[in-house]
Amino acid sequence: MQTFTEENYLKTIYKLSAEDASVTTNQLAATLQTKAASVTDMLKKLAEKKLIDYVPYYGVTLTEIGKKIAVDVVRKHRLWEYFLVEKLKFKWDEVHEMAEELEHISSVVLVDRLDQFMGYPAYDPHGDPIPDKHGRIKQQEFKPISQLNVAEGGVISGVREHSPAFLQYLEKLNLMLGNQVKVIEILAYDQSVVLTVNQSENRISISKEAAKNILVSA
Amino acid sequence: MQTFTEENYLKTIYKLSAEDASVTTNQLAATLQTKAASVTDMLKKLAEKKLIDYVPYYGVTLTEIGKKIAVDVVRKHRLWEYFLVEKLKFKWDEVHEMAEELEHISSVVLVDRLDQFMGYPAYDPHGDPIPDKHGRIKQQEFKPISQLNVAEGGVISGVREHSPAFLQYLEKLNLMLGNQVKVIEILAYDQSVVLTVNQSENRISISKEAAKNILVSA
DNA sequence: ACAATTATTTAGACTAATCTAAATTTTTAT
DNA sequence: ATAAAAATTTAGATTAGTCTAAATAATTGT
Repeated sequence: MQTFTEENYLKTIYKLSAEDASVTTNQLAATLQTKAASVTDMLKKLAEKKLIDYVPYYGVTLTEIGKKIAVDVVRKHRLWEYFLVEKLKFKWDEVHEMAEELEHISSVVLVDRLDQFMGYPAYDPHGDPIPDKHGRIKQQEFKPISQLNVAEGGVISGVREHSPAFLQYLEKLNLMLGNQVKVIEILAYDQSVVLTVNQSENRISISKEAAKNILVSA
Repeated sequence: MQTFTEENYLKTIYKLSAEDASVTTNQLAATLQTKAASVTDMLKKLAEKKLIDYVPYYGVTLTEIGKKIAVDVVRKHRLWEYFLVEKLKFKWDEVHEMAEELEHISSVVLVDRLDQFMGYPAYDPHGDPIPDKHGRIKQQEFKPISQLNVAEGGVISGVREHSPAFLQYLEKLNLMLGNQVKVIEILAYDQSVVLTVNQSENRISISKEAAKNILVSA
């Protein structure tokens, strides 16, 4: 059994591993809002428990056991988010903090029963895939709007940024999951993207940054 | 904001206060499965925070603020138990441990939304009243089977003991909430009670101890 | 009433997680 | 190649919650 804190470290290492194979102390400190010295201490402890492979000054990767625990926390987080939005009718920008607590509830049978109750959803309210009880994850083939060319489009299927501010911004522009977008123009000087939503007449313009953080499927 | 541990102390003081006005160090140590010395330390801390009134060597009572927090934890515990049984279809003897964790999820709006989702239930799966969002509790007028005379009866409405073993025992005897019982005989030598359930022919016999722990309403 | 027992508190220590400041290692730039 | 900068680790301290052992207070039994 791991503590709340250990689970948060494992989850964060897991998420950062998607970007770089090996995760560094400073990356973890920044993400976990703590100090590098604290991270070093925890990494030693997790390595001691064989949950990570840790090479001082180089970086850290998850062991199979560590990865299992991390995926499990992610599964719980996303299932609870789905519950909060679909059953309790919270908005997609309201659920992250609550799920950060709920993801540490330990009972395995509880989360499996919750999964069943909701009909085994495959994606959470932000389009992230929900691992099944064996840790298997449906591989997404989404790409950011920033990679579309003019006249190309797709269905909004996920986001890469989960801050309430960003999610509220998307809601205001009607850039919600399931909506169809089409690129009308990419402005040369700042790569900002002009697009339409659901065949509407309205053209909306989003920054290159925003375009990178909205994922579409073909 | 209180820690998990502080909340458990407050909740336990609250529950023990129902039996004795003032709660002692050893009572708390026994209930919380810890040592008297640890309890003393925590009581000093809670008194410092004005959540309890603590008189060394005498005992402890909750302040208004402390009581508010305790009732809130109890509310969350009972609502989550109701959720686990009514929505996720757990049995009444399976939910206590899970609710012990869920009761510490901090979001107030989450628990209120959960309450709404379930239609504002008044009692949890063990017949205990669920405080409303203002902390108001429906006063029960239940009495234990041990206080019934021969030929008297009532509807099973609650239990005073929540261990899985006791709950499973009740289930096996069909002594479930809502069922009608009637006292046929009280054996003189050990006060054990013979009764019928739902007008059935079957007579079942329960110990005086068990009879004390099953609550009926008229 | 007072000795013995029981309950409670105090003293001092431990673990987990964190911090600051200093030391060390690695990387980068010339 | 090596000095400066950046990243990381080590050392030592802090807080929350817990413990054991010792000291003190309250209660009980004769």
